[in-house]
Amino acid sequence: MNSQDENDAFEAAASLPPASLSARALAARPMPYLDGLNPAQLEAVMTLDGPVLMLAGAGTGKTRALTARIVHLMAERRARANEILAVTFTNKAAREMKDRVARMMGHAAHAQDTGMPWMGTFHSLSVKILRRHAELVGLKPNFTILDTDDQLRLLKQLIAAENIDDKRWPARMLAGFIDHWKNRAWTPGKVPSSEAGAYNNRGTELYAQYQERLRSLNAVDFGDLLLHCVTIFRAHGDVLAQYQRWFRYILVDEYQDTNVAQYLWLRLLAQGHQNICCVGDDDQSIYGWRGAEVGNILKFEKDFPGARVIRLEQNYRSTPHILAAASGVIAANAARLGKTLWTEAEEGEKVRLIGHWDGEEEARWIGEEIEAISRGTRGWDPVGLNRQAILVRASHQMRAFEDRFLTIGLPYRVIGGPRFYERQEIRDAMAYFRLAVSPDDDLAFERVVNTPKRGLGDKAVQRIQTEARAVGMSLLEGARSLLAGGGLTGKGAGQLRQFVEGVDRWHGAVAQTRPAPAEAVIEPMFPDTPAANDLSHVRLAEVILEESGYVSMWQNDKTPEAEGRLENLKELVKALEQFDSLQGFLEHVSLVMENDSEDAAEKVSIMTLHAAKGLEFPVVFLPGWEDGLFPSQRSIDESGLKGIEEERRLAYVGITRAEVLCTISFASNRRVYGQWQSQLPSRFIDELPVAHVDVLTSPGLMGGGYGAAAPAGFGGGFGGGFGSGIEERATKADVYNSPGWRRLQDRQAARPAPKPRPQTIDIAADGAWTVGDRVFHVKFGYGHITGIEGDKLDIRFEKAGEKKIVSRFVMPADVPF
DNA sequence: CCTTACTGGCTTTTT
DNA sequence: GCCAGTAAGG
Repeated sequence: MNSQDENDAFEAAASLPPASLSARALAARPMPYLDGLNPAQLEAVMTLDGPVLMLAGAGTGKTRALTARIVHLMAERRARANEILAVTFTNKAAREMKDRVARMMGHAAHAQDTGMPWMGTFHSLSVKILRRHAELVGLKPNFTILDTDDQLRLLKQLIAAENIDDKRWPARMLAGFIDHWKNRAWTPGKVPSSEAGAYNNRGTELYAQYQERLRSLNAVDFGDLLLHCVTIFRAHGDVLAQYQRWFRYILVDEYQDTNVAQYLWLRLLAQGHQNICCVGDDDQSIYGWRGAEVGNILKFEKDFPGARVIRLEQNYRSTPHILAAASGVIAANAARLGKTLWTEAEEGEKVRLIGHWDGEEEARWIGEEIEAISRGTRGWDPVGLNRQAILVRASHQMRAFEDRFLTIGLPYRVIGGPRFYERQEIRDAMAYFRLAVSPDDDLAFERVVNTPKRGLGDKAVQRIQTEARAVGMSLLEGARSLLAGGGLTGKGAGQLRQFVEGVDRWHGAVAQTRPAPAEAVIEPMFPDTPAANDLSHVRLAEVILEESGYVSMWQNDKTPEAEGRLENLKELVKALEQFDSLQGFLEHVSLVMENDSEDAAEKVSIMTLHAAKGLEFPVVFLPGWEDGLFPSQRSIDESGLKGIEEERRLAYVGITRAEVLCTISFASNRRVYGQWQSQLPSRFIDELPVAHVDVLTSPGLMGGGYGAAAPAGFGGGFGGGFGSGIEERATKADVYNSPGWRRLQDRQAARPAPKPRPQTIDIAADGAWTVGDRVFHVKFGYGHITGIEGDKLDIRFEKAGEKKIVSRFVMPADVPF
């Protein structure tokens, strides 16, 4: 795409004298991207040389400053586009940055390959680097990137070969250790002896074996992408020097999330010129569990002497009450760089706090709140569903909301849920594609030789493996050799022959659609160019899926999910259109395991707190603030005080996602592993500053009862409790904080096996049912009885269809419960 | 070799 | 309560 005008603008800007901070200089030059920046942001944008640490609190416009800085670097002619490296953690962040830079530069988004800085995730950039120098770590440039699934299968094989009982020493555990070591940039030889006890003393040894195996498979896992780059940079000064010359200015987003390997990666690259600008917020460091080191940001000034530290503290997102609540919580953390967020926003509502009887009631209450808020019946302006979110600590909490929202027909979307590319059918299909692209991909071979069933069980696969090892070749070749030698007979043999021939055919077809994969991958930074002329890799994909029998496998499947799987396969093939080859697609998918189908419909978002980082919503619900759940018990057990501090930062992230209304809630009882458990309110609740919190009367715990609050549209019960008198709020807050309230909780905790508030009425048990009655079921919603059989009812639900339900699970619809 | 029934282990969080 | 992985039966 052409952008001559914009280039002219840059030429014009560049011919002017060098930058200075003086107002006159600013006024004299066309730098619209600086408009509206506050002094701190401006400083962060204009301080181009030397190390800069931008401490950017939540909602302080750091992305704005970051992108302006990139554009400024170019406008000032400090660097050409390809001399700037901007690193993010997530693909989403990278995309957003690209878009915003492009927009600021005046280009259309996704404009062209040239003229844009290097922007990407640590992982995607590492792949590009690694492909160029693969041989330096014993790989070929077309190495494959394994996902966790492949990784686990590989480890299981190693474990089995060592006769280790994987019941007692699960592969996941070993994977955890290896991941941990790679995050610290420890190659097998460099793992310190303090780790020797890992995985029953066998950890390091198996790590070495695993790496060897990866090399022989010409494969890497996620951790390797960083690790290999660091290894290369360290061992080959000439290569490093080349990249140091190339990337003259480096910018890093979310610096607080970097692990040791990433830190080294950056430090090595920035070593010469020291032109590195790291943006981060120590208070939002929430990835310690996957190796992130808050320490990296805390010691930045030590690592880069003379660093300029710039604090962005003006918050443009939230109301003062919300900020104060968040600040109050985070203040309890010890190791902080310290920031004071402030805002010019109007006061708004206090943070609301409410306790519930159990998790289901919590979900019910939140559902009703969301509906009320979206309709504007709450006394505030209506806030659409797209602008409301529920942020949970752990994904299993989502179910309660999904169940409830399904029942009441409230549209929702789960963000970061089960991912498209992690679905079984997608991975199977991808394995076929992988095999077509590189027939020697043993892991792919293993995955699909017997999918669909080809009469090749464990025994047959084992024989193929032995044969492959004997001839020293891939499984495919092993299979070929086995067939040729008549080592396999019967039904399986014929089908295996077909399979092998299929792979050969598909591989031939791939070669025809596109030659020379390895070298071609390196240069284009933004390979997402539209499909090219060739004999359509899209069609080839369809052919593969059909000829392999994979499609018919699902077509013949009678289970209810089969249809959806076929749909997903169609979607997969459609996604291929965006790429110009199968291998390009595979590369993309291995790095971008995401699934954000853009859909415009109004829906409430449900996601984890982790997934919510970087997002904002006018209305935010934070359920499940209970000790053990949040802060999570596991986090406490594994990391003690450090763990709690990280959880607290998570709380901080949660609260600061809210723009105008933030509601925290907890339940006294919750089902854990199907068992009812008493819960205590989270310790973080005690840290909320009372002056900024409204304690709502809980429908289940304090008077009123659920019936008073529920279907009648918030007429009674706690409905009038908020938005009204100030003195009442103070009292309630006091009540909550009083020892008595705690004792109430304690008493509930002491109660044996608490049950959910009864949701059925006893007449149900008496057989007082008549065909045609309208009934309500917690999960399936409303319906009519179409038949009665003892204590089982046939019910036609309005939303969920026909079901047979034991009568005590439903209640008469028209009786207020 | 494939299907079914059962058991046990477990759930943070993800590039 | 759910899934994966295993044991037994077809």
